[in-house]
Amino acid sequence: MLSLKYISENADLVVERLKVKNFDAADIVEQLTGLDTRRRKLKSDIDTSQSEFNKLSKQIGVLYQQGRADEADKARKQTGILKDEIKQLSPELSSTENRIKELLLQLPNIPHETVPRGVSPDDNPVVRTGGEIPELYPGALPHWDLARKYDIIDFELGNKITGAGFPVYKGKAARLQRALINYFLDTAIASGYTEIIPPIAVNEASAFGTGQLPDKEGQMYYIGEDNLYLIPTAEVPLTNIFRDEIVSFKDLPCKLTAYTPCFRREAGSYGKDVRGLNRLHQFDKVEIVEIQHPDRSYHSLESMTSYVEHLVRRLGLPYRIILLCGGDMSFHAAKTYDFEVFSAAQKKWLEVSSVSNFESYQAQRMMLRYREADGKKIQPAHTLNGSALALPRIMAALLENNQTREGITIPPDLVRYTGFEVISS
RNA sequence: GGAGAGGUGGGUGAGUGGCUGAAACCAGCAGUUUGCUAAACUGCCGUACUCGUUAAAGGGUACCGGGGGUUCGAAUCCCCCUCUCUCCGCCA
Repeated sequence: MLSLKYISENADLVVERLKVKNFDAADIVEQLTGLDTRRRKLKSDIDTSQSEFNKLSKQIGVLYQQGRADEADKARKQTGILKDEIKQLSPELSSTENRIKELLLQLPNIPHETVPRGVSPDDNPVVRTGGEIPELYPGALPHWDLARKYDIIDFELGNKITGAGFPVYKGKAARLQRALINYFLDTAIASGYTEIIPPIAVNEASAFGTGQLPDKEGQMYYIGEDNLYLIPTAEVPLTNIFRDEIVSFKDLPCKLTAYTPCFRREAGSYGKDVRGLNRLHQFDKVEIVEIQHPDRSYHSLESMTSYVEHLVRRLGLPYRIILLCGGDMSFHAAKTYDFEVFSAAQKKWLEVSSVSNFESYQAQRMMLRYREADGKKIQPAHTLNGSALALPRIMAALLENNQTREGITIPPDLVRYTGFEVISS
């Protein structure tokens, strides 16, 4: 969430900037500034009374000890009056604070100044493209048919065991999947990320910290018995490592990577792009996360983007990098690059990564701060994350783009991980 | 799941109603000494909100797992919840 102080001091600017996200914040911001003024007044009044009250209480103790009981009784009557005053004001303070929090949660993050206006994915500028779209032989198959042809991914079996969106990888697809995971992790480690194996179920506070709660509740699998959520992305446990922490200036940036399965209910998203591996309830992903100093976070966003670009290049996939426009960005992000690879048989661009800077938006809600070099000033850190990469669509594109009549060839970088060069019947 | 013990500052740990935001020690930071390092010594060393200020200094309030209660006054007494540890049961 945004800082109340910042909003109060820059009300017009906030409203203006949120227009880029097609969000009309005027009403909320006005309410917030009003409530903030009221809150300060209440807080200061209550504190004054409380202070007097505390002083009196101390005196009472002393008076009793000195045997001046009548004076002590007088003072006790005084404390009664102060107590009533405090009792009267306190409920309004807490309701004001609650209301402020509610409203703060309704404000999306402010987009970075380089984020273009726009309302839909059509308005997203393409930043860079790379790779060559392959010419497939006539009769080339989409990956779901290849999966059946070589008996490597079984959607029906997943259906039987669990349900739609939970495919079973068999034989060489299973090995390819594992190879990709190891390849991505090793590459991340070589780039300075520390590998983490986090829990894949998280509590409410963690889900709230990264912004899955309260809004996207319906997107997560929920274990009611224990009040836990299956993670939709490793971003949640990784970033929450730093919840309620003060990171030292010299420890920035913190760079983490993790492989985890991810779970998404994808409620309401039925239709054409759910075919095959395109959209699943459970999928594998390697994630990268950075906690960074505010002055350096956009530098990190660019280097994370280059890092992801490096990966797709090494896999030989045709890709494009897209800068999300204000209207297409997530609620919490300040700037996001999406990566899409072209899956040549279904002739579709598939999103395989999304790299975002959240600035202090997540940090603010999870109390993630860093201590400035002077050792005194404490401020919210910036958080970033990106997929590097999401496996199923990479798998889909690899299978489709690398198919020949004889089989599917494995990209050279991966061979030492798979232990085979081709998938054939 | 059953029984018991316990949650205090970055860590260890003292503290059973007022002088405790909290001893002591360790770690950390700054300085003195020393050719460097080490040791020794001195000082500093929680967070949030708030008042104040260009900024600071400084003042105030809250917080000793979370919530409620008793009391003029609670880390300390009472109730509920939660988490951790030990033993038993189950088990990869």
